[in-house]
Amino acid sequence: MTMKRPRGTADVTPGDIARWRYIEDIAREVCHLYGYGEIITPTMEDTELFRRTVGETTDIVEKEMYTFEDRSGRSLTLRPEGTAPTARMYLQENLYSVAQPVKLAYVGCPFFRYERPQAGRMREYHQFGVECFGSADAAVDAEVIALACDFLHRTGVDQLQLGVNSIGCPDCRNDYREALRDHFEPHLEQLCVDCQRRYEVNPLRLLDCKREECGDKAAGAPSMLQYLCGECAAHFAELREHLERFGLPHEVDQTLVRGLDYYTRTVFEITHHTLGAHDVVCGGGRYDGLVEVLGGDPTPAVGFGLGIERLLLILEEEEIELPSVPGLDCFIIYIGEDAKGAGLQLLQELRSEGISADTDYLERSVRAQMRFADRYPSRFAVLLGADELEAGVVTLRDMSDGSQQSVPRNELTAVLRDAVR
RNA sequence: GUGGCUGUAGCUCAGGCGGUUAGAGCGCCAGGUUGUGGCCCUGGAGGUCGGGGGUUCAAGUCCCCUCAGCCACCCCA
Repeated sequence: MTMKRPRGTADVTPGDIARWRYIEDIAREVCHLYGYGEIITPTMEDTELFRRTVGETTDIVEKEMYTFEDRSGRSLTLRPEGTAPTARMYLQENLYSVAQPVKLAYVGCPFFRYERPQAGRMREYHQFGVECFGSADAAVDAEVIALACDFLHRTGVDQLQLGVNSIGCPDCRNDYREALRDHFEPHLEQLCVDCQRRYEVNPLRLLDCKREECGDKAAGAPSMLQYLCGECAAHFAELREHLERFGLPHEVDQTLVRGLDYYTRTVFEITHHTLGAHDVVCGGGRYDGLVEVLGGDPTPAVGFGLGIERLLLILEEEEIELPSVPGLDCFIIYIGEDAKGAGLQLLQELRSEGISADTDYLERSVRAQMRFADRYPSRFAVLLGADELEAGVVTLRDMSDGSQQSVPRNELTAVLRDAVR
């Protein structure tokens, strides 16, 4: 084995694919139920799109993007997240001119981040995400969260934790940022090096440092919620009422601060204990300023991203039963070269009638063909040999109990169609 | 990007202080059944011991580098 897949990427084999389809099918179903329309955006975008929206000082932009120049010298980037591209599409496809709000969803799209891989953290990973543009109503925040929870429950996942917080609008956040700086300033020397950097770049991050020395300093820090302006506070209160109404238990987590610059007001995370260090399976929030940053009219919006690989890990950990891969309806076993032609013809007849069918291509013994049919697994086996050819019949074997019957050739499709229905 | 653990057959793993042809279970293939799967029995194929270099008479085993996976940071889905 000389060629290997790139670090942090994964192959999905036929044995794995049922799990993916299971998740994607439920995602599409839930999107339909909530009125979200599926979209596909390009895997790569103009690098500037992410620099401007995600934020110059974020880890994503500073060190995690797959950025390259194409042959004409344009700088392109393999998308590291889905919200900015969706906002870009909203503007470029004039979706602001259709009936608002506009609800969009993407299912199983690939994203790329150059990071050190771990279980649940890939360089190429996949997300199910939704974005709703055009409404500032806290009920939409609640709807988006409800959709995520609903989806996760339908996949069979339990014991999820929903954390919510508000980081306010730019105005109240600026006040709060200053208050935080005032609080930490006297202890600046004692903070870890990372926090000293955070102090300058993103003071909100000072709150969720896991180091003990920093945690102590954060203990008495002012809370964001105290600094929310009237509208932001009302929005957050409303969101919580709606969540109650929807029967969605949640915790207000004041250390919850999303990493990307475009978030405003509502931020939330859904976590699951089996995931370990990166226990976030779904994260999202409101981003009322994003569309404007991209040159559109001010447009309130809210959405989330949900990691497929992480959900897969949870499903596995929780040993949630997934629908098994459908087997084959019928396996055709031919005995002797003479029967092969008739067998192949029968094979195509069955397929054209919507009956899944396969046959042996390795000229194996009857015994081996039977075993192959068994392993497939195949519901029925059709045996075709000299005896059957002469009589114009086939021997139809039910693999579940071994019972056999002789069926006229021209009646086989009808018999099987009834049997597999 | 930092620190740590691991890496033997398709899979899960054995291989005392270096010593001849590297093993097991499962899986795969074939036979036991001149035309019949699952269970059982017998046999077979399959290994650059992750890769490269070094020490040594001798390296799966010791040392260095490298790659990959995992864990903890950082950060995030």
